[in-house]
Amino acid sequence: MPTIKLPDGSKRQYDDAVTGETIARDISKSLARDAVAVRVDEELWDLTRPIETDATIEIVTRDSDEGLELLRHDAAHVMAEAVKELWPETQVTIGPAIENGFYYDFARDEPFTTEDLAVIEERMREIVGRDEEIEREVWQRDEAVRFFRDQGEEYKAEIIAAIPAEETITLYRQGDFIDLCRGPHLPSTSKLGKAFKLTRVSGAYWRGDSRNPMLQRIYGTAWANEKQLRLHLKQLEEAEKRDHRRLGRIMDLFHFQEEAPGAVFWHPNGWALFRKLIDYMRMRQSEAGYQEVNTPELMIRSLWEASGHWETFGENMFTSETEDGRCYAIKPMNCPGHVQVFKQGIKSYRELPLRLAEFGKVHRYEPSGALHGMLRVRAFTQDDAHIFCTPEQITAETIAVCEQILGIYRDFGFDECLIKFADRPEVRVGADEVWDQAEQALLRALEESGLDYKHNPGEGAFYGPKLEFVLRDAIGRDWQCGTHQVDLNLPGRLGASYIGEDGQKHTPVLLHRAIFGSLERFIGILLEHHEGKLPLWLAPTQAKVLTITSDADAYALDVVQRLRDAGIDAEADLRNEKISYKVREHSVAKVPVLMAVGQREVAEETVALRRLGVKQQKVLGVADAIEQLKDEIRMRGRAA
RNA sequence: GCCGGCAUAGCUCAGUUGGUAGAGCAACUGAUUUGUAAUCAGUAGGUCCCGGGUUCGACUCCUGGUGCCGGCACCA
Repeated sequence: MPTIKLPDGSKRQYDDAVTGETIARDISKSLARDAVAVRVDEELWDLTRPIETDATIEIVTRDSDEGLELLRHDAAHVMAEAVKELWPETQVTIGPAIENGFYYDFARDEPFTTEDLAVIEERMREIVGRDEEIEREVWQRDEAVRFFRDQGEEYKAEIIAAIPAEETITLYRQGDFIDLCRGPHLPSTSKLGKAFKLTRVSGAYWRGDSRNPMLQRIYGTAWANEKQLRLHLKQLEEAEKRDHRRLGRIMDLFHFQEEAPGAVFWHPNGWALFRKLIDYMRMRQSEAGYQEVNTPELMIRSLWEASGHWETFGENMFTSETEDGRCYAIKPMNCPGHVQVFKQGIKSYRELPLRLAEFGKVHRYEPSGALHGMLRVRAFTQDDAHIFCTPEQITAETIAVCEQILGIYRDFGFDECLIKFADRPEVRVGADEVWDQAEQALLRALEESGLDYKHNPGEGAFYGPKLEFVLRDAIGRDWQCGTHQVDLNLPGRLGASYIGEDGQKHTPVLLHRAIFGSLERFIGILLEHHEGKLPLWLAPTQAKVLTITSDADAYALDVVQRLRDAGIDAEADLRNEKISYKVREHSVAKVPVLMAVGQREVAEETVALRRLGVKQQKVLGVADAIEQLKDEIRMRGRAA
């Protein structure tokens, strides 16, 4: 006689064991239709699984986050069933729900083609139409292992064999297809509905390890209803429009070419933007007590051996052998260089913290498959800085860095930033006790800052734990940019020391930090975030003065000169074209301010000002227009 | 690096069963002096990614490479 308690506090009595399905139906028809699972005392159950004792339950519907995840997981199973029907020799492995969809990894000699995707999708729709019941079964481990091995499903057998002994092994059966699964699942295949689509096929290593065989992964997207699916596909199209590679071409910012894979050729416009970022960061660093330095691009290999970079990343470093048989490496990092600067002369504790910054261009031989526009390159510029300090100063310096990073991101229009605390990786230098100290110091500082953070285990640098600053862009994508690392290893390895209050030599703490991370990457993210419509203060060309007739040429040039005198990057467009043509062209190129001048403006000493994306124009006196723009640039788009 | 796909004019893309390539936009020239997202006409523009092979003949077929794209792995 279970008593079922519902989320609204009401209770229902049942004479016998009852299923979520029955309860949903008792509540309402529409709930029964949208139900995909039931939460029983905090655990998700199949709708068809009998509830035998008193319980607090909640019906999970298809449009909830959890319901959607179940739906996507079901989609993965239905896809696996379809693939097994079409190509029975294929082995199935795993198929989870992911953000926006699902995937399934298959082992099969012959690769799936894009044409196969349509065939598989067709079969999936057929399976949904068959309305096969999805049934949960509890199996014995050995039996399950034998069952899958007998069918040639070696991967499945391996997974089951690895499940801890105390865990229940459940299989789910739908039609002739049976798969290992923790569940829960929808009651039948028809509940999946029609709102899914297979999107792409790719390779993926078995168990995510590059030493293992490569499987074939098929990705799909699945939604609660077709409207959501359409919306998602639309969003993908929109995302494509803000691709920084496309914007870079349209805005004439940069290009890539085959002779320099992973390296940017900056055009005048792009380099103007690049310089604006550097100018800005110079100012911010200077006000925060950093001193800028510059260190060699090429240093002898032994230095990189001493730092430990050679052992960990030697294969990813560009090197050059000279005639005298010496081997130099192009710097992949600036830290050893900064340590050399620090080591000049005897340092006193009074000089700490010493903050050295460098816009250092580094080169890393990244794997070819990792390259991705400006977001992953082989040659890039870091806004790198190293703070040499005492152990006592770690907290204050860390808090200052965190606050500065968040403030700077806000200036660029990124209001959301997630902080991750990444601790010791498997491959590392230094004793565990040193790592204990470094991790504790960093964590203490983080706690004291009062900022929210997430733990990212095992993702620290090889020489120390780090904070990762992950910003969220306008369409919800996350990008790791900034970093702040506590390093108790490199200063000692590279022989850095200072004289403490006690007159003794001590090894300084080294804090590594970068805010943009890579200028190239940050600019790529910035372009995508703003869809190319950069805030006025960052735009390479801030204003264009467009003539309506050639009578206004002299006046236009005068206005441009006045703008430039006021520190605004302006250019004239005197071409013999219609004003609508000029407006279109410069709007496409994302110039933020257009000033049209014709006979009226010449006579009245005004400009007809139009902002990017705004149809209305404002006629303003030249001096007023310049003041307004200057204010906006000074405020970087923020309210006073 | 691994799996798969792609590579034709500056850009976006067509190109039949193998017979040395075409459109739109951009560029250039001329006309047009124009009031807020494309004025009209004309001209020019190609190592069909690179190398090798098959063939009387290769953009097309085979083969080796390079780069890019989507993932996986990697990311100091």
